[in-house]
Order: sequence, then structure tokens, then C-alpha cells
Amino acid sequence: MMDLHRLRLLREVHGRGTVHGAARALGYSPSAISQQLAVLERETGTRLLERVGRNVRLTAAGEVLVRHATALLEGVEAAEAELAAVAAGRVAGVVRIASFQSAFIRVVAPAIRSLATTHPDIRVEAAELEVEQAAPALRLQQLDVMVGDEYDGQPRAVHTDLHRQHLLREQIRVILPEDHPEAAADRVPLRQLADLPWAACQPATGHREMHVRVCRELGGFEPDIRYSSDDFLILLELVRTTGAGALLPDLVIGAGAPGVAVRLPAEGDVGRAVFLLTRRTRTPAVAAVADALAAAASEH
Amino acid sequence: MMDLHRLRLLREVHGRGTVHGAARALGYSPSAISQQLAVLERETGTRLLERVGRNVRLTAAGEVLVRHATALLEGVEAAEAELAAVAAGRVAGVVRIASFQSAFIRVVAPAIRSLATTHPDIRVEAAELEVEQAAPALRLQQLDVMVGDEYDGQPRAVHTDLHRQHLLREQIRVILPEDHPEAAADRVPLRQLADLPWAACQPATGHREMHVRVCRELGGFEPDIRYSSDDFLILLELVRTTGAGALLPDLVIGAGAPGVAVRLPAEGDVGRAVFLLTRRTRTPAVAAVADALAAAASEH
DNA sequence: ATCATTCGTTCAGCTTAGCTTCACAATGCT
DNA sequence: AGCATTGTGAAGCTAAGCTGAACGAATGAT
Repeated sequence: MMDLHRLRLLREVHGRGTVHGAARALGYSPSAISQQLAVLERETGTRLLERVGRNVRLTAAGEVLVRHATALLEGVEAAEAELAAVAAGRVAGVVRIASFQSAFIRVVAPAIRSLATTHPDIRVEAAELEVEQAAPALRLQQLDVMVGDEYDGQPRAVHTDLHRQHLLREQIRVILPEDHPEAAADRVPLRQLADLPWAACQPATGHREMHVRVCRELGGFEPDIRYSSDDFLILLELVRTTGAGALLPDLVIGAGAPGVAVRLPAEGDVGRAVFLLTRRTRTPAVAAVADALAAAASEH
Repeated sequence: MMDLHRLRLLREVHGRGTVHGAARALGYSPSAISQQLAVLERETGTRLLERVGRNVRLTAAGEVLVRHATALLEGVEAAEAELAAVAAGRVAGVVRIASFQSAFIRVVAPAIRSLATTHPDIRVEAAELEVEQAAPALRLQQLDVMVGDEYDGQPRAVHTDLHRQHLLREQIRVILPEDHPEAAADRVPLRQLADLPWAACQPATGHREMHVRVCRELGGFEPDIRYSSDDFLILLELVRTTGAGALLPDLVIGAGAPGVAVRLPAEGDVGRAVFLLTRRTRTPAVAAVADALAAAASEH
């Protein structure tokens, strides 16, 4: 078992370039450093230092080891910091979140904001990422929380080894140009919109499949999807400027969208569920983040 | 400074749930474990264990520490493994590459293939990622090598702290439907293609800007970009099926594309440079990967 | 060319971290 | 109640790891 103390000495020698310098910096005699590094070489069966002039330089193997050493020592510092925070009764740690766009804006961002005051020792890292890519990352510990969506009638893959928590349910709205004749009524019959050009996400996405399915089942027509983008905000903008229609969940609309009409389909309700996924064993920090996300979601 | 040995004992106790079990497993007396953990508690100023019945259980702080401990111990194992490989004269380590799509297929993938035999101890992780996002990741050590592209006349941001290495230069080709009248000649005058619908990448990408600029400068017209995707293979398919045109670099074409005509613009040459970026201090493993990428690139 | 200085390493000697053994209190099974 | 099993503490021993002195090699000043 490699010893951290020896690695610290090695790193210091690498940083200062001389054994004496490292000894002075760490409050040891040069002899101690030399002996410990000799032990490290014996343990690993590798030459780590070579003399050059009256100084020493690390060998290639030494460089390799020093890289790992710095990483490990940083890890120790992180451990000490988190432990100190936990000991003081606060929840701490790094939590990495992945989310799709609209939940990112409406749920994740507000949650991060409130966590900054309720749990200042939790460092949240967030990225926009698709659900399908995120599940493996969750298992590999590269990710701690992921926020996913699931349209009615299009169940996602079930991950029995992961913990799923419901966040919110929302309605799918019909988005029309303000001056569209059908925009007068509160509920819009989809079958009247068979000739409308549509804006939707790229093929092979949940939203695109939902769009096509809803038009077929409730509207009885094949939609003419003329514009596509995976960016919901762009879809909204496309409706406003090109006069196309769109089917968008509540989260995208938020408080309301200027320049477009937001209606419900007359034929029936279509919904979307938003949920979060974590590993089954939650750290306190992950639990706190999950709670904050649930609270932010309940605002909608 | 926290000691790895104590952390190992803590982890073992956590895993087995009893001090005696951990002692048996590690070949110590139970007393030794107990004493070392007491020292750890004193050092950190935290209670890590609590008695439950005649066994012990970790406190919340203990759980936190044990999580860091396992990560650190894994790090030590990785260090030992890499050091052993290096000592045996082989180059080892984990190298993370980011690349854009076409270089991924034509350069990165073949390089990975050849590295598997020339350097079996290098573990290569590769992801498709855009250049602009990758430079910060490179600095943060989340990434080791990135492959980027640069169209003539559209220089990328200069990163003086990173090392840039030229990989290859390629021509931009005019891709036409096979039955297009201009496809008869070897070199196609762009000005004859002013009325052609075009397929190109999304707005605000290097390729899209190049496309518009080339049409304006060499062709003297504003292109009617009707189809857009950031996936070059989709663009190629769009040309084959919809009859649109495209401007694509050699790497996308590869050995040749069935069903379309690949020509050069008559008005002059447009090129694209492909390069790689690493941090200035390269580890042997990163250097080996860079060499393999350069070799794979020289095939084109 | 010579000498003083600085460097890294080695050896002897000492201190103490860390182990074992033994003893003891607390718990749970029969 | 009796007994095995658990975790912890005290005493004592071994060896890891430190200091200080001595030595050879390299460098820079004179």
C-alpha cells in the first residue's frame, strides 16, 4: 500500500526541484526526505529520481506518480473539507445534475438558487443532457441526479437499480400564432389544424414522437412538420415569426409567452411527467438537492 | 494529514459492519482497528462510529468519509497500476479525447484502433464535443486532447496556454445530386448553382458561416439554405434524397459517397484545417495518443 | 587550479506510532 | 442464568521514521 505521506514528499521535491528545498518547506531534515523516497522506490520497484548535477530530477515514472499524487492529495483536502462541514452540522459535497432544457430553466435553476442559501456548502454542477445518455453516467458515478421527462403513453426504460422520484405533471398546450382563427376559443379542436405547418423537435426524440402521435390519435391527420429544433425556445420563436403551430409542455411556456396563443386541445388532455433519478443510496447532499428540486417543481 | 491506512480500516469496518470482521479480513487484532479509528476520530474531531447493540455503525460523518476513502483508495490502485506499466517500459494512463463528428469517424476512431495494439495500457475515452466547449474542459483537466477544425478565413480563438498541433488540411467539395446538369464537369462553377436549395449546418456554426461566405465570395449569390443539421452524414443523405446541394470537407466524404457527385468549385479552392489541442505539459500517454492521431490523419 | 559551498546519500541512534496480548464491560442467544 | 461474542482500554514490544554527523560529488568563486 502506497503511503500518502511519501507521495507528499515526492510532490514537494518535484515542485522545488531539490531535496533540501523540500525539507526546509516541510520542516524535515534532508535526510528524512531522501530515506522516505528511497523506501518509495523500493516499494514500487521503480527508480523515481535521478541525479543531475548536484540536484535531482524525477524520472518519467516519477512524473507519472507525482501526477497521481497531486490528484490524491487534492482528494484528501476535499474529504477533510466536506467532513469538517458535515461535523459542523451542515450538509456538504459536490452534486452533479443533468437535465433537459425546460426543466433546467424552470426547476433546476431555481433549485440551485435556493440551495445557495439553504446549503451553502453544497457545490452544484449542472449540465444539459439527454435522458438516455444520463442513466449510464449515473451508474458510473459521473452524475448524481438526473431530471428526465416522459410523455403520456411513451414510457421510458425502467431502471430497477436507480431511484425514481416524481417531480411534477404538466399539460401539453397547443401553441398558435396570435392571429390564427382557431385561437379565439379556449380549447382548440386539433382536427381543424390539419393543414397547419408545425414546428417540433428532431426525429427520434420523445417530443417528436408525442407530436406525431397526438396529431394522429386526437387530430386524425399526419402533421406537416416543417421546422425542427431540439431547442424549445426556438420552437416558440418559430411559432411567433413563421406562423407555424407547436405542441409544447407548460414548463416551456412558463409565466406566458408574448405574441402567441396558448390553448388546450379540445379532443382530450395530453400530459408529460417530469421525474428525477438518483442512485438508490443517496448521500445527504444528494438528498438535499433532490428535496430542493421537488420544492422548485411544486411551484408549477 | 489524514492517513490512508486508517481510511482503509474505516472502509473495511463499514463494509463488514463489525470491527472483528474487519480485523479478521485484514489480519489484525480487533484492538488495533479500534485504536486506529479512535485516532482518526481524534484527528478529525468528529465521531465516526456509534455503538448499536454490540456492533458498531458509521455515523453520517463516517459515511461521508468512507465515500471519500473508497475514491481515494481506487485512486491509489490506479496509480500503482499505471506506475507498474510505466516501469515495465510501456506507456499507460487514461486519455480523454473530444472531437467533432467527421474527425471522430475518420481520424479518432482509427487512432483508437491502432493504439489498442501499440499501447494496450492506454485507456482512451472519446466523446463528440464542440471546440468552443472543449477548451475550458482542457484547462480543467477534464479532457486531455481535443480535435478541432478551422475553415480558411475564419480563425479560431487563440489559446496561448494550450499546445496546438496541425493534423491535416482538406478541400471543401461541392456535393451535388448525381443527375444535376453541372455534375458532368470535374470543376463546378458555383455561380451556376445560385438557384439550388442547400443543406448546411445550423446557424452560428463554423460550417454554416463558411457556406454562406463561400457562396457570396466565390458564387456571388445568397444561398437558399433550406435544410439544416449539424450531422454531416445527414447533410450527405439530404443531398442524395432531396436534390439539394452541400459544401462538405473531404473527411465527410471519406472513400466516396454513393448516389452523389463530388466536385471541386471552379472559382478557387476552399480548405479546412484540422488540428489538435493539448495542455502544454504532455504526459507520455497524451503524447502517444497525439502521435497516433497525427498518423491516422496523415492517411488522408 | 584550488577551495569553499551546496547538494544528495548513508549510517548510527533515538522517539514514538502502531501492533499484540490480556483484561473487562456490554450485549444477545439458548 | 450461563455462555459466547462484541468493542474498548492498558501495558509492553517492534519497527517505522526522524535527527545529526560524516562522506563523496558537483558547482562557482577566487
